[in-house]
Amino acid sequence: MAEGLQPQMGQSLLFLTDEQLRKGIEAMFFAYRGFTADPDRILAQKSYGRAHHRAIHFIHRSPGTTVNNLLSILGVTKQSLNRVLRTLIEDGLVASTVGKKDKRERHLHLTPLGAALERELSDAQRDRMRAAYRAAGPAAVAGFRQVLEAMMDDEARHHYEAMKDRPE
Amino acid sequence: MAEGLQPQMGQSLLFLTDEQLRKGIEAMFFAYRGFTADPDRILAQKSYGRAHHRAIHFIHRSPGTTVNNLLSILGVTKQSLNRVLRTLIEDGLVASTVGKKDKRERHLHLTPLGAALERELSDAQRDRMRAAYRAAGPAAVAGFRQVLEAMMDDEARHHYEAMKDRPE
DNA sequence: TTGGAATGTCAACAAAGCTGACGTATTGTG
DNA sequence: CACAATACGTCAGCTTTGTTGACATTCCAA
Repeated sequence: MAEGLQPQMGQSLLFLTDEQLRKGIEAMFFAYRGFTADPDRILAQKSYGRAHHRAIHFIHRSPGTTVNNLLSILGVTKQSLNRVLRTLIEDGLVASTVGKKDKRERHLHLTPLGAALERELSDAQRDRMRAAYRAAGPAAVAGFRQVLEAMMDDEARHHYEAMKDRPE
Repeated sequence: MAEGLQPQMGQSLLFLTDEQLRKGIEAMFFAYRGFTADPDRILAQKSYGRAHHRAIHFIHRSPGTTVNNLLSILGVTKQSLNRVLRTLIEDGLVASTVGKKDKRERHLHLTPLGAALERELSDAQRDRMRAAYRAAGPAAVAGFRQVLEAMMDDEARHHYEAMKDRPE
């Protein structure tokens, strides 16, 4: 039966075979490890972890964001985020200011110190990303982004698109 | 200066801007969460974790693999892997047999029970992958794979390619 | 003024990684 | 043969990062 189907499929559907899907799964696993390796090395020296990196990244990306908003972007519990945020505030990397309109909210910003670490981390991560982009070329990059977007949950895609194409 | 460079770049290098690279970084973050979400839900019910999934996946993929080989694929310490492997063996999902040629080695196989869980997990993960592939199309999938491969560490790429295009 | 939303904090716990040390087979080598 | 190296397992202890649940505070809005 499998032999009978194969020739009918044509090559247009060959990328949907179990084997191709499994290779995609493995590619995600191995690539994600590379993706986090460089920042992880920097973070380990400063006794921070990936959770700190994520908080710093998205605070940089959305300056003045509230704790609740950051919570829904990161998809963790407030207790988990709070622990990370507390150390970043204590260490002077993040500033937390009471909201003007709604004083319950805290608005988060990177301090100059925090911005420096953000730059160090994202430089390292972008170096690898740049090398991968350059090696693969623009067409591959477009496909890469398309597949990743299609892989996201609706909520994640919403956050992702909300941050799309911001001016630097 | 930035304004001066922009027109000279041409659109062929537009995918290497900081903004594009940052979007790639965020796409990886959000997509990876989606990528693991479905198996995670199944695993949580059975009180297993992602580490168990990874072990099961690669034992399925390379039946009879040794502990050492699995170790280098997964990139964790033997203590960490051992904890996971022990529960899988105790629960009857994985069989460990003494090597014939080298009796120090243990060869790992999935039992029928282990194979059933593997199928359940990979079905869930492949469903999402298939949907993403279908939505993005064959050309995008090729680019996706290219970029991910370029993002891997050399050692990871080696493992990845060693498992390439196995017959099912 | 009272209910609910946003925030913060305490405690307890689990998954999954790490280091270091040690024991036991087994194998390869001088 | 003797000894070093390899493969594996295990004990103990620690870290990061996630989870629940409970509870207090502050503040907005009906």
